[in-house]
Parts: sequence; structure tokens; C-alpha cells
Amino acid sequence: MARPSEFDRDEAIASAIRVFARHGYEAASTSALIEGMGIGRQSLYGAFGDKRRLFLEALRRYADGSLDGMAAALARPGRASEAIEAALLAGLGSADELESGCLGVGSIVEFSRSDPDVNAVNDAAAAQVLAAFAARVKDGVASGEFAADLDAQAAARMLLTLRSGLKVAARGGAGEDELREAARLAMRGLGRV
Amino acid sequence: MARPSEFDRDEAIASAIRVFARHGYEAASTSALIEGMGIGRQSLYGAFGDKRRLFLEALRRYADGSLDGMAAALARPGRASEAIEAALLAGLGSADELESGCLGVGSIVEFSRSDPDVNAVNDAAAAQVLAAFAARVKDGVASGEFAADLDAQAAARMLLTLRSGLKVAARGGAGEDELREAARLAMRGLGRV
DNA sequence: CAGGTTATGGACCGATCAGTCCATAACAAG
DNA sequence: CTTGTTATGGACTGATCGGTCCATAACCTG
Repeated sequence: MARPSEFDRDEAIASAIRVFARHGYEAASTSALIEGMGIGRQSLYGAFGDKRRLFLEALRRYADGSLDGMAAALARPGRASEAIEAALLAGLGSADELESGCLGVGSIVEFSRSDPDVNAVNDAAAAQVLAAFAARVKDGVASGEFAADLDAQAAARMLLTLRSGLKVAARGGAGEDELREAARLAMRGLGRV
Repeated sequence: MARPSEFDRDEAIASAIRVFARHGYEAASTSALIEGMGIGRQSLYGAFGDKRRLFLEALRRYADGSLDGMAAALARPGRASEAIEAALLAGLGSADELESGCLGVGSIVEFSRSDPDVNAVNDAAAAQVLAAFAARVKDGVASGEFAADLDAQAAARMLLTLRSGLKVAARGGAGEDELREAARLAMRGLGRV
């Protein structure tokens, strides 16, 4: 019926995620987005509306991908502590983080609570991560790996907070070994040492 | 010998810290800085050079103040765990964090390792915070409060990472109770539960 | 091949960006 | 009070910002 797009929408958004995560929302110029996404100016506005809507779509997609990675790590069999450690470190190969950073943490730091649409995405993502953490923590409690009186919700909140800190540390140049060591040390708080 | 300044340099920088912490470096326009600092455009450039140098001076000053607050908390007598908890939460009354955010975490998220001058300030600040944490951790080990085989340097790195996460959580709207609970849970990893 | 529809690229828009220029104001030293 | 020096405010700069307009290209349907 009409001329088809010359670019792949998913790839374009993946590229937009990289640009936004590297520079932040405000500092990511539309020209940088166009260049990074490999599409024309009019195509960006035609396909995504405007910079803000593109950002929200990128943020949603990033949150989905990040959640998938963590869920996969948490689903691994074996000790709960190992699964949780893997989830804490998922996607934190520090080279990537230096290049691009975490769009979720970046958006929280940049927007705080000022943008309702950003809040909605981040709140929904946080709720899912918390639920996934809490479930695996409960496993660990049931198996006797963690302390019997452990509050799974509180533990999940601590783990999410810890993960934010690990992302900041990775963005600041910390190596994978340091990150793992910090994660392990904090996780010792979950259980019978 | 000449006309004196009409503004107080310290107050002006304190205001600049607020503007930079709220918006980030790139998104803080010179007009916003001028308005927030309550000085004229020419005064800003005359007294501080340019936006970048003003930012570096603000970042240095913020790091100094933040370090002072943590050192004061760590110096309190009594149990090491209480002093460390106070240091972790120092300056994190979440209302402030929602308004302004942490300039240190903000600069790491925005610049990663791309700016040598920013790196220098943040690296120096991190080294001091790590040393202060490690010293108090050693106290706790010596007094039997923490596990005897605890690596104080590793513990300090974990605590710094945790603090970054707490700042992100506060910026994202977490209440003081949640922050304290997360801090306590992670700190349980330091000791004999 | 023809007609309808959408995608594309480049020129273009007013607004705002960081930073400069300059005339004037306000002070200290003589 | 005069003179030298610095601080101040407002006008101004070229560059870049996010976003729009429009002519043209490329495709699908008939």
C-alpha cells in the first residue's frame, strides 16, 4: 500500500538506548540520535513522534531487557545465593557500563520523580525486579540457605538498592571482581554467616 | 583598590551545587545558574571562569562537604555498626535528594570516566571515604563486633557501593525507613549475625 | 504501467545554548 | 575630589537545540 521503512524499528530503538544511556536524556541531541540510529531526521519524527516519546519507548524496552536478564539469572538451579549473585551482576560487564551506562539508573538520577511517565516505567520495572528477588529469597529461606526470620520483601529491596550501587560503581570504573566481592559481602547479610 | 564583589562566593557556589545537582551538568543552563546563584552573567564568568570550571569547583566543594558529614557520623562513639549506619544515611533525608540529588553520583552517571578532571575529584573523594569506612570497620573487628576474618578494605568498598545505591534509591523516592532497613540488612554481612 | 500512500532527505524555523563586548557603576588609594 | 581598578548588567555573538515543511523517492495495489 505504501513505501516500507528502510530501517528495522527494533534495531533503531536498540541504538537509541545506547545514545540515551551514554549521554542522558537532555544531553542526547536529536542529531546524535539520528546519527547513532542510522536513520534520517524525518524518519525519527515519523516513526517515534518526538525525542521524549522515543526516550520513553527506549526506557520501556531497556527495562524489559534488563528484567529478562535478571529473571534468567534468578531462574538458574542450585543455590539461591548464587542465582541472586548472578542476577545482581547481570549485564554489568563493566566495559559496557563505561560505554553506555544503565538507562534505568540514569533516568532516576536525571529525572528523580519529576516525570510521571518515567516514574510509571521505573516503578513497574522495580516492582517486577522486587517480586523476582523476593521469590528467590523465599526459596533460599525455605531451603535453609538464608536466615529463617528473613523478611523477603525487605531483602528484595536491599538487593535492588545494592544493584543500583553496583551499576554506579561499574559506571565509575570498578572492575568485575570488585563488584562481585561487594555483592557477596552484602549478601552475607541474608543468612546465617 | 577596586570595587568589591556584591555576592558571597561561598553562597554562590552552594547555590550552583544545588542547580547542578538538580539538573546535571549538561542540562544546567548558564541562565539557570545565574538565576539560582542570584548573580549577573558577567559576574559568573568573571568570578568562576566558565561553566565547566564552576562545575569542577562545585563538585570539589560538594565532595568536601559530603566527606565532612560522613566523617562526623563515623566519629561518633559507641558501636561501629551504628556509626557506619549513620554515615551511610548521612545527608540522605530523602526530601533533599528528591530536590537536588547527589552531585557525586550524578557526575559519575553523567560522565562515567570520560573527564579526567571529574575523575580526579571523584577518585580522591572515594579514596577518603574508603579510608574512613575501613578504619571504623577495623574498630568493629577489633571490638569483636564484626567477623574476625573480615577484610576491612573489601568491606569499605561494599559500603561505598551500598551508599551509592542508597542515594539512587533516595533520588527515586524511597523513604528514610526503607533506606535504613536496606542499610542494616546489607551491614549484617559484616558480622557474626 | 498508473495511482495512491508512505518514507526519506535537506532546507528551514524560532528558541536557546555558552560565552563575549562594552558602557557604566562602585569602590580604594592618593 | 580625582584617578585607577574591578564589578555589574544588558545587548549581542555564532552555534546548536528540538521540531517542521516540502519536494521527491520508493513501494503496494489495482
